[in-house]
Amino acid sequence: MATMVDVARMAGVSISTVSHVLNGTRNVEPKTRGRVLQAIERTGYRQDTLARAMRRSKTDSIGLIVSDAGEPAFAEMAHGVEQAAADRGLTLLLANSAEDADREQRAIRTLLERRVDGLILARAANTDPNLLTSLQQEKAPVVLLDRLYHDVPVDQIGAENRDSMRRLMAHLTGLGHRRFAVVAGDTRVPALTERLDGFHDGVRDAGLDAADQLVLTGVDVGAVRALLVADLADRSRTVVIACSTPLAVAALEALDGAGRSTPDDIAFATFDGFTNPDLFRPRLTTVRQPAFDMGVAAVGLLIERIEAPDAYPRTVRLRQTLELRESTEGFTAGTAEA
Amino acid sequence: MATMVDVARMAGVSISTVSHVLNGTRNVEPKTRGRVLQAIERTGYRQDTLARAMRRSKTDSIGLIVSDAGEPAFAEMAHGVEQAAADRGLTLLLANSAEDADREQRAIRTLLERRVDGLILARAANTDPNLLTSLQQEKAPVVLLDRLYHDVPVDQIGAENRDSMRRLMAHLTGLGHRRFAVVAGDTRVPALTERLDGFHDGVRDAGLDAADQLVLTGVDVGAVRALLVADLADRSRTVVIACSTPLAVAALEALDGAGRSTPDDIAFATFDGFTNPDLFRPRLTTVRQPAFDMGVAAVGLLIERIEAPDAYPRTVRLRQTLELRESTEGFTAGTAEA
DNA sequence: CTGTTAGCGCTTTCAC
DNA sequence: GTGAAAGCGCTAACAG
Repeated sequence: MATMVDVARMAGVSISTVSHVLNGTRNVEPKTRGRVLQAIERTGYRQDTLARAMRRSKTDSIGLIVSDAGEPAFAEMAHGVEQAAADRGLTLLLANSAEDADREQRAIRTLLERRVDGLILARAANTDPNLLTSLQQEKAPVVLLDRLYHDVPVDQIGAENRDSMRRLMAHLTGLGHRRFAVVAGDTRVPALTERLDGFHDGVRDAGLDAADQLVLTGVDVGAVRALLVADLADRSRTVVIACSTPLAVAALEALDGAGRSTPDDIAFATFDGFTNPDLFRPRLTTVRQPAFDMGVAAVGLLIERIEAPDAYPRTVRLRQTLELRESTEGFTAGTAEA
Repeated sequence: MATMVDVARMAGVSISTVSHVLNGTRNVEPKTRGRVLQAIERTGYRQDTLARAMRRSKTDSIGLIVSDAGEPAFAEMAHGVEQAAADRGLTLLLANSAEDADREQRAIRTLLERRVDGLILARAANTDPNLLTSLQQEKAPVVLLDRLYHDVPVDQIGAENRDSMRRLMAHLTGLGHRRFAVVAGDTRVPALTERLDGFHDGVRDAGLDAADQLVLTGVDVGAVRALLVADLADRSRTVVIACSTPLAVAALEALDGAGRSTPDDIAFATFDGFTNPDLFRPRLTTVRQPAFDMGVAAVGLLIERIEAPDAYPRTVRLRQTLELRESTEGFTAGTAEA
């Protein structure tokens, strides 16, 4: 590989001139400039990013750590981050934590060692909150994506989970549903507890009897599924809400296991949902995050943080959309519709 | 950030000793070693990977470029690559080409500039074959994943596409199907043409009339879908085979558009398929790649290539599995079963 | 068993 | 408008 020395020699200039034409960092006489450019061309010179980064202590790259890149919502966020990073000339280093705090910890280390200029983190459910503090002590620019922390002064970008669930509830109670099952899963994930809060809002809004509602929380998806199967034996439950894609999978399996079918004899709604929502049978009513835009926004926040390390941290929330489909339209409890 | 100099000073040794205890690259007296370790601890020293990589001209990282990380098969391959890389202490830099040759080109450049030790490439459909030659001239270790090239001397890892389709055909013709529609899509993707070859094998094997078969190729998925809708108006077609996940999406939409339903009045099978295959209704018969293992194998090939740059290139193919589900079991043509 | 030292390829003063 | 030279933090001869 040709280095700047080769180029400089061929162009008959000093390496500092080469550096300056390369970076446009000071005026160079057009003629000299031309010679340099030509020499670059002829030698096939390519900048050594490593040496450059070392000197500048800046890599023009950012890191993204996702708890599960397979989940559609995260995949889309990653897409948004990717796009926004590319648009700004940043390289993206991607890592998967597989919902595991240790792997996440390692990934963060690795990325920091690679000297990323900043980090976007969709943390695992069981991440130690102290992690954040230690990152901040190292002055590593970080923004949290989707998996937020309450009461931690850090830039965060999430969705309006509570409000979205409340809107969903308004829709469903409007349809006459009065006995809900909510699969809320791991309550260490703020998005899930927020959605659960929204559920309780909805119950109150509609004046439902709290005792009639089944709320399933817990880390163990299998256990949650079993409990739901048991509950569904009683036909009086008219609707199930799943608070995330993996929980939707468990809930749908439970419906199957209990011999109940959507939308024929029970309604169903989920957050985040599946790709190809119109191919999925039955078509599922879904509360969808603006995942792509969240990714884009995360990059924006991160860059501002990098540029102003001491600015006050912000939490940004984006509105979700309610996609109504046959899983709640087909079966309506208590009302007789056409 | 503390550097080796700080550590050396605190431990009262030279920086070369520090370097050697860090890398275990020569014997150090236990006592000295202890002092160094302690100093590392106390200074909170962390190795500067950039400087290290620059000196060693080796980054212990590899790059993976996939055409679409959202597609389940690729997501799983990425997972395998990730895992295998982590197991060997390699950092993985991931990039998405979004099935676009230009983006792919840029991603390759970026990764090479980051000095990855090697590259795993699931190339875009329209990638210029010359790309490979130019990579090889730069002596960049590369292995092709899934999207292979015929007649290019490079390490490759794929699936036994032709054979798998042939097996699928044997199954379907055994069920009595004689008029097939095959959605083969972009014939620049070797996996797709191989699957198509297998289809022709199957037609011959069963002594079917070639004129009865509908083969849909083409880059434009919308056009393919339209043609399929038109064809399906004629009820004599008893089975549709899609050669990839995106083509399956198109084909299922076409079934819908033509008012045909699986498995009631037409059978359906696909390659690669969807996540949660048992939730997807109807459950689809699927030829599944050992995607995870392909990813793992790719890392293996790459490492061998890095270690022996001049070894003879190999093409490895893994066997696929036939997952029979109701989309071909429910509806059988020409035979009367139970 | 340990230390000294010469760079890796680049950016950036400082000097002309 | 251009060049010389000092490092960035590290590894790896080379020399005891």
